[in-house]
Amino acid sequence: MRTSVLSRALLGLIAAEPMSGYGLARLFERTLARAWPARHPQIYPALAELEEQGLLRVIETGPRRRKTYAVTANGVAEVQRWLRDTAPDRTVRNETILRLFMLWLLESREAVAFFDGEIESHRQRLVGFEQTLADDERQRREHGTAQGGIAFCASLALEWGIRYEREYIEWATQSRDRIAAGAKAWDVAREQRLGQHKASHSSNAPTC
Amino acid sequence: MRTSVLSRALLGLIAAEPMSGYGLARLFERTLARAWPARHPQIYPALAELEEQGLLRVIETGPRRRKTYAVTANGVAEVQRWLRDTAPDRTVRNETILRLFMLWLLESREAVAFFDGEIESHRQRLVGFEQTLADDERQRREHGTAQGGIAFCASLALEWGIRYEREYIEWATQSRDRIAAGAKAWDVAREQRLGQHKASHSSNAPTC
DNA sequence: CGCCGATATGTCAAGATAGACATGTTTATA
DNA sequence: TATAAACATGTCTATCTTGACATATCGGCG
Repeated sequence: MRTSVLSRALLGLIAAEPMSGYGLARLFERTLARAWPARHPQIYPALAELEEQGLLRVIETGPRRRKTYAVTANGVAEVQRWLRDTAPDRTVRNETILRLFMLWLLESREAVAFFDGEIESHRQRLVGFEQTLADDERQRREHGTAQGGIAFCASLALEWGIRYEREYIEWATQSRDRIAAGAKAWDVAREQRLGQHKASHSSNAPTC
Repeated sequence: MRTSVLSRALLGLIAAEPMSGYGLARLFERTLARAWPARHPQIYPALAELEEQGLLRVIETGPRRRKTYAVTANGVAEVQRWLRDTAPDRTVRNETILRLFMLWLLESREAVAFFDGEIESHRQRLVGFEQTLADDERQRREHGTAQGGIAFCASLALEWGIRYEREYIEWATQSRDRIAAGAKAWDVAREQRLGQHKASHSSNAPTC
């Protein structure tokens, strides 16, 4: 039996509003991809299993075989139990930070370019988030919707996204500038280390 | 042929200093786990394959069958190529943020507790990072080591960790307080949504 | 001398995930 | 009326990752 994070998330999302697999896939692609990427080959089998387990049921079959799922009472109870009784896995996987540990292998010029790429890419992401925030606020003003639970939670997530990107850009900019400022020292240290390497290569005395 | 992130990272780490699989596993557990978790069942086979590909070679066999690996010239070239020519995968997977989208299913009291847990856990992580920073600085003062390339890169990573945790704690605290302040509205909205749910359950009109 | 904890290397099975392949329908537009 | 784009659901394989199992060595302490 699958008890994965994704399954619980699907349950919780459908609890907010009955939805089809395709709708969920779109939701993941458009707004959840930055928190938890998931695509249709994972979503459809998970939904089938949740239905089998009686946590979801099909409430409508629309055009193009579209199946709209809704949670059952057991389904709601199960997400609540998951949220209450299990601690979130707080591991993060950040390839950029991992790469940082190998960055000394590049010339200072290339290391600076690495940070430039980071800054540009995260700036774009930030712009997207800020756009979404602006759209949300406009909608709230126009439709005068009271901050319902779901929308409020989504706005907290969006706010985290914005804070994260701003902090990241600030850090990357500062790091970039520090490398650019100490470019000479960087390249000297690099040559030294790479040289040592070559030495230990031909001889058999590897220790630094 | 494996060309995974982990393989390139192993290459880069060994380029900094020849190391055994066990040493790498320890390094991942102690300092890299927060950027890229990896354990020995992944590390040993990856090393074997890298050796086979001529990117690593065994330079020493110590007690307890310990094999110390060093990079070959091809190995160095390969990490450099990886760093230069491939963009890092910037996807993040954050279970806490995902859970946020389901948080409205809990009572305000429980939602506040959720954030309290986050704050506590990240505060501990922050303390750990700050401790490491202090230790690093002490060592630099005592041994007077010039900021070599590798240590400098590691310190950038540590700085990111500290910034990240501070920002996260600030956001979580603010979110917690906002929920606590609007507890009544939260619980009302929740009851409404869960009630709607029950209605759509017995009848067959699911749309909100 | 015996035992424990740390060192050290491996394998295997199960589950999660990504990317490619496969198929059919509906709607809007040229 | 052709056709493209979006809708909609699925499968399959390969790879990544985790946790459990398995084994053996070395150093220190009682």
